This record gives sequence, C-alpha cells and structure tokens, in this order.
Amino acid sequence: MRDSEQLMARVRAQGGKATPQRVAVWRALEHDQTHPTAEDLYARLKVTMPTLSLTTVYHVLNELVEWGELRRFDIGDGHIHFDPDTAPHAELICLRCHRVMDAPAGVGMPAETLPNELAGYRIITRTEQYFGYCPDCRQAMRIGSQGRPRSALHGRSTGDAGD
Amino acid sequence: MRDSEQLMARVRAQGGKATPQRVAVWRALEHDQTHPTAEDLYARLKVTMPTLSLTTVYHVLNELVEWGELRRFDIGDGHIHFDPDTAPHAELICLRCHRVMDAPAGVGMPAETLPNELAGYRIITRTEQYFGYCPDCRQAMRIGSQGRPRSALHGRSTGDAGD
DNA sequence: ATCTCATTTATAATGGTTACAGATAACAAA
DNA sequence: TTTGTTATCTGTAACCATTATAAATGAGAT
Repeated sequence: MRDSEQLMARVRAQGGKATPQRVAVWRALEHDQTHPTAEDLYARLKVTMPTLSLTTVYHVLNELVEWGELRRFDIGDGHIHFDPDTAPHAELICLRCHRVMDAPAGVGMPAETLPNELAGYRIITRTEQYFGYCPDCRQAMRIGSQGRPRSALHGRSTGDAGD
Repeated sequence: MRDSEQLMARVRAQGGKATPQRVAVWRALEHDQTHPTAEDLYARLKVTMPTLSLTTVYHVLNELVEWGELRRFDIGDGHIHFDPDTAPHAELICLRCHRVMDAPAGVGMPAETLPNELAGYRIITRTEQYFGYCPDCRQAMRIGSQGRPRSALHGRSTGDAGD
C-alpha cells in the first residue's frame, strides 16, 4: 500500500476528498502486519476518533482493495482479513485453527517476477498462501483431537492428516 | 483433491461413513474448474438428489478444506468459492468485477518447489493469486466508470487505476 | 436382522457486511 | 473569508451466507 501522501494525491486527482476518516484508516494500516479485520481496525481507531462509524471503515477498506492498494483474504475463521503489504510475499495459514503468519523471508517467488499482464488482465499484485497445520495443531492432532488452540469459529469435523 | 475411491478409504479408516451425500459432493467437485460456491454445488446436486440439504453441502466442503483436499478462497463477491485443484497453481482475479480464471500454464512456481515444512507448519498445499483488472473492466474504466460487467455485489467506489 | 453412532435434515439463529437517506464537511471558487 | 457543490460520513435497518441445534436417519459392524 502506498503512503497517505500518495493516496491523498490519488484521491484528489480523482475528484475525491481527503477526509480525516480516510486518512485515519490509511495511517492505521501503514506498517500493520497483523492481518486485521474491519472490526479490529474500527476498535483501534474509535479510541482517538470516537465519531468514526464502522460503515466508513468498510467503505474505505473496500475502495483500497479495489484500487489494488490493499489485499483482502479469507483464512477460514469467518472474518475477512486485510493486508496492506502488496509487495508480493507469502503467508502461512493453518487449516485447523486458522492462524496466519507471514512466511519467512525467501519463501515464495521473488517480487521481480510479477508480470505486468496475464491473459489480458492488467496485473497489480500477487499473493502466495501456504496451507498446512501449525505446530500447535500438529501436536494436538497427535495427542487426540479434542481442543482447538485458537478461534475455530465453531468446532466441526475431527481433523486428521497424518504427520 | 484425491478421487472418491481414496477419500472413501480415508473416511472409513477414520471410523467415518461413506454416505451417498458425501460421495455426491466429492464427485461433483472432481474435475470442476469453475470455482463454485456452496450454493452452486447445492443447486447442481439437488437435481439428482432432491433430499440433499444445503447444510450437508457446507459440512462436507468444510471437512474437505480441513483435510487439505479442497481450498476455499474469497474473491471479493461476498461468497466463498472452492477449488478442488490442490496441485499448486495460480489464479487471476479481477479487482473490479471479481471474475476468476486459472492462470495460463507456466505461470507461478513449479509444483516441485512445494516445501514439506515451513516455520514449523506441515505444508499441505499452496496457491498463488494474481490480482488486477480483467479485459472488460480495463475497457470500462477507460470509457468512463458506469457499469460493471459482472456480479459486483453492490456498486461502490469509482474505480480508477490507470492503464 | 439388529445395534450403534456418525451423519443428515430442517429450522432457527447468528452476525458480518452492505444498503439507505439524511446530515456533514472538504474543496473550489468568488 | 464566505459560499456553494457534492463527495463522504453516520446511524440504522436490512440482508443473506453460513453455522448451531436437536431429532431422525441409515451405514457399517456384529
């Protein structure tokens, strides 16, 4: 995601307005590597901007996504998560507890390989997601299959995938 | 995703049952490259299995995902889409109309580079998603910014990303 | 044929996200 | 600085995809 200076220029060039709400959301996203949800950001921002509405947060996030400045993704926990890091990079996602973390440096394709165009699409960014089982879930699956370390929306089937 | 033979074996080995509903969903997914939603599959299956319930479809899909046999992903249209192709491959997703298509062969990292383990995670599969603007949307954005070719949930901001 | 328990079904509930319309304020122009 | 235009924001209501629940079913074992 570009910094607020550049986004401000972009919005104005388009006939839009650089409102405090927009800028606040932009700033909150800068350097955020926690893959927050809309609610997460709303909760954070509400402290210093009590009049902010959740609707606005959604609106600003959606327009950033459409601009290709922000990436939204589903990790299976029932919430949409956002990531301002549009530099091509990889993520690790646990199939069982839905934990996400950025992959260690060096994993995934180098950024320079991002093509400008593919099958007629103008390419803006790329992401790589690696799915598997995190250390905790591997352990839990070995022992039995009772508990789920973190927010698994609601328990379901009895995972087993060998190890 | 493995074929129904193998899945049947897997389910039985785990003390589960190979019910007609499960097998029907499995079969429906085989060779499906349309990135269907749960509703899509339900509609298709209901024709030949009128008693099937949507809840079951969701249930079967979720367990496949947790087993690492199926991948779920968000393309921004408000529906979760599924893809049985767990062989590492890439997808193109339009930021404006949310159209998805598999990337041309050769795009993305070769399957052989899938690591067994990363940062303690047992890796099962990987996906690469390329985000940009499809040919239709590029054209529409050039002309003006009125219509949206396909299912854009509900219109929102006025996309513009240069071309 | 019978038993058991995983699975299915139908329905209700949940809750994340978006629609809507009126109020607000950013920016341009005078 | 004042005014006007209109993009944006707010609060509320609505939507609808997905999941919870509990009773009914039937797959597979004995």
